[in-house]
Amino acid sequence: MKALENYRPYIAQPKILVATDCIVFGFDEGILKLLVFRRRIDPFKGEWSLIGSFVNEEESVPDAARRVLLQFTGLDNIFLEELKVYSDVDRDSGERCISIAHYALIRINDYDREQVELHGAKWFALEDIPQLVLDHNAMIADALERLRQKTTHRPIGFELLPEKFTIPQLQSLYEAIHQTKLDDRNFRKKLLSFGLLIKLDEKDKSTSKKGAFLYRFDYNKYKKLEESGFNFVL
Amino acid sequence: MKALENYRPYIAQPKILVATDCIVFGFDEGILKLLVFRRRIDPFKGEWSLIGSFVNEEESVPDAARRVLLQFTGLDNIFLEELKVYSDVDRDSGERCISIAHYALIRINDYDREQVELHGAKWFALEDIPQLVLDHNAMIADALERLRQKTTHRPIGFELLPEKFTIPQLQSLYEAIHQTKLDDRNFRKKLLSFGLLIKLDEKDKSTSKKGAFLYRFDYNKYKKLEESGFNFVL
DNA sequence: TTATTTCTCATCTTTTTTATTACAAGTTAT
DNA sequence: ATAACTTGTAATAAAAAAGATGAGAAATAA
Repeated sequence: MKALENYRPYIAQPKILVATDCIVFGFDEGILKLLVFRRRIDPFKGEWSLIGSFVNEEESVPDAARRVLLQFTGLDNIFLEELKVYSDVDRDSGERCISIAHYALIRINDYDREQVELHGAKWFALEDIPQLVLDHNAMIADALERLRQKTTHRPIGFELLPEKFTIPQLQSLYEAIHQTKLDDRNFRKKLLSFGLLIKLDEKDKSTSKKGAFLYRFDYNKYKKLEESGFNFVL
Repeated sequence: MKALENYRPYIAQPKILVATDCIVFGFDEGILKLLVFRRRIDPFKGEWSLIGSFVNEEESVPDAARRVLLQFTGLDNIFLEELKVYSDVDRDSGERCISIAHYALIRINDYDREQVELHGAKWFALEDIPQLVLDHNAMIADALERLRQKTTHRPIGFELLPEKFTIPQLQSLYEAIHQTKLDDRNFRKKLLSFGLLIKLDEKDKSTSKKGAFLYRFDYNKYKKLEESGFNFVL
């Protein structure tokens, strides 16, 4: 019998190219934005595309997605979640290839501008997204639906805001994601009622003369509440 | 330049074994069950495993999952949804291989018994699931969580019941999935209030002397409601 | 007749959601 | 100073949804 490390029981099985593409959301001045870049390889070299990469032999799929995000934005440790597998046989005209799409939420002021430019990447407002290669526009549509669904019952919106944010900022984020207008008094009441926002002593004066108090989201408290069955809703 | 169909721009990229594993839920007499089988290939030949297969070059991933389900149960056209990608580099001790897990909901009286036995498959109550190969027990845990989550805001529970079912059956299904006791009067009131159950003239007398009226779920009506923003809740 | 499950009906309470009125606080621009 | 604007607090009213409970009728097997 062969040594264990050389034993390959699946030798006759079909291998496939595996890629990951990342839908990167950012929130800037009331507008939801997405990061796309000019593709560097054929086919479709030079066309707009989601950022992505093939998955290497020695990394897991989420590791590959994190690698891509680090490469393109210089950011580490950001919200990243698997979205969906795209695997139609003819989805890539280069060669049969499946893609495991992920969506990421980043604080748009944190990314490394040089890194982004270096890779030919650019932010587009959601409504201005150009035609992208392959099935990437469909991926964005799915990601947006997921973001809307997810933000209504999980507190992930904070991942799109600076660590310190104001209540009006938070409200405008929800309004941008869900395309609605919300009542400011009721929104404030509801959000504060969870007891998950920590009020700071500082104010943000960028949007008003009076200035609005800054808050932090209490991740620790949320984690405890979540374990005991708490549900964040809207 | 080569002919287009031979042109392979990704020639130097790493290819990976891609599999799919299916968590198959069934509901039988008040108990949630799962279909597992004795693995036929090394490593771990003969041990309990989820049903699954490698993904072929000429099929999409969901097609592969549907093929597996048809093979093992003789069933076509059943509820099947992508769960999660399992891709740890060393998750399979045979060779590097990623698996795209799916979960399926079947009407447990519909499956083909011969087909199931032929493949060495067997139903286990949720609490009696044995130790499975690789990360399959983790997949089940994730699938169960997803099922609980999903059934609270999408009407997918019906996929586990016969097409004609009674309200008490439906209630016992929800009780089994969520491990709770529900009040029969309130449960009935709530479910009927959606207006999505079509009452039939037949009764099911298997569980009581009086017999309980059979209902069908109105998929068409639900689809319309869903499009106009309706949310099925609990 | 008795026991059991199914089914209806009517409350009642509590909680949640939504809408609205009123107004004060802080600051800048005029 | 005051007008204008955003932020923030309070109170409340109305409406809708959720949850708990009591009472009892219908069907039928044993």
